[in-house]
Amino acid sequence: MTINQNTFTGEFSYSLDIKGRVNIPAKFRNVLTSDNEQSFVITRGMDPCVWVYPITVWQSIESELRKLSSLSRINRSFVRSTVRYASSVQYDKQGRIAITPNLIEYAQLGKEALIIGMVNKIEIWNPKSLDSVDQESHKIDSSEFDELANQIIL
Amino acid sequence: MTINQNTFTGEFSYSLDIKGRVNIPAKFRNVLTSDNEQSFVITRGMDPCVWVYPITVWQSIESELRKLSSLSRINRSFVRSTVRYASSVQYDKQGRIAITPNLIEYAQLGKEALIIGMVNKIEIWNPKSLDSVDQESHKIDSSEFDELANQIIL
DNA sequence: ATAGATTATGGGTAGTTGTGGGTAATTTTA
DNA sequence: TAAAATTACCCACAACTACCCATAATCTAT
Repeated sequence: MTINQNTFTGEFSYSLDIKGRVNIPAKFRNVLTSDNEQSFVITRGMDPCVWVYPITVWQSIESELRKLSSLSRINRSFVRSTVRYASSVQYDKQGRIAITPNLIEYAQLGKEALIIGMVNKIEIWNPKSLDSVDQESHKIDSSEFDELANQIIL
Repeated sequence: MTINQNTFTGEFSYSLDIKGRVNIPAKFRNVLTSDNEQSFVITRGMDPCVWVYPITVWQSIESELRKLSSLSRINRSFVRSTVRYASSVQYDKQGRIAITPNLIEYAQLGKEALIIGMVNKIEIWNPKSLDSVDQESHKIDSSEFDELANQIIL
């Protein structure tokens, strides 16, 4: 049994091939609802990694963006920076998606790709980048974890 | 699978040829509904770039403009400046549209053209102009930016 | 434990896409 | 009215992408 639909957990070490393709772990594909039609939207993460959304999840982001009038400068620049690096991809018969060159560049992806379930989305990391981001955030944020403790019970 | 009809995302670096033509990315042409008959409306963006609307989307903008009373001076000047530079274009067999000289001038377009999907429309930029607009708006608006991100990004 | 199914990875090929340029038709200018 | 300039339409090619098949490793079930 799976935890939930369109919900991703766990960590997987896969390889990015010479054509820029990575496998989406079978566990993730299996919890993807069929209305996604095997499609994701890939974009820049807020950390130096690639974010992968089920396309239906992305659609709800997009419908929020549609409400923002282009008369406002902030809105324009926000929509632009959000949508600019996003593209929709469908996984092939082998379960792989193609990562665009500029996202590979942005996330510094090499042959090794670390794929992490982040509940409503998936992250693709260069393992080394994740290590260093991890260490940084442990140094800085340990006090802020206490704040979160008030909001979330583990 | 594509995200949605008449919905544009992603960034593409294409070239403006000597005749003033740019390619509309295949991904964009493929999501264009057939009632547009391969036509767009191009006009001045509010930023120094060219805005490209599917012609059916533009038609609904026009009907909104019709509702604005000409009694108001601001309305008059808004309608005028919106419509004034707009013209409709159809893409050719290779998927290219011709940009009018005054729009090329306005957006300072050179050989390199950056094409950006903005959900309901497309923007064509001189990469350098975009860089400087980007930097400006990050300096000025970063707090409001974060607010928007909190509301919308998942 | 073993056979069958599934999964991860590599690579080949046909079709699509982006780009340049040519020619005829149309419009503009002198 | 004729020449010049612009526009619309066509073809050609190189690069890329989507799609397909093959194989080895792993997992599942009897």
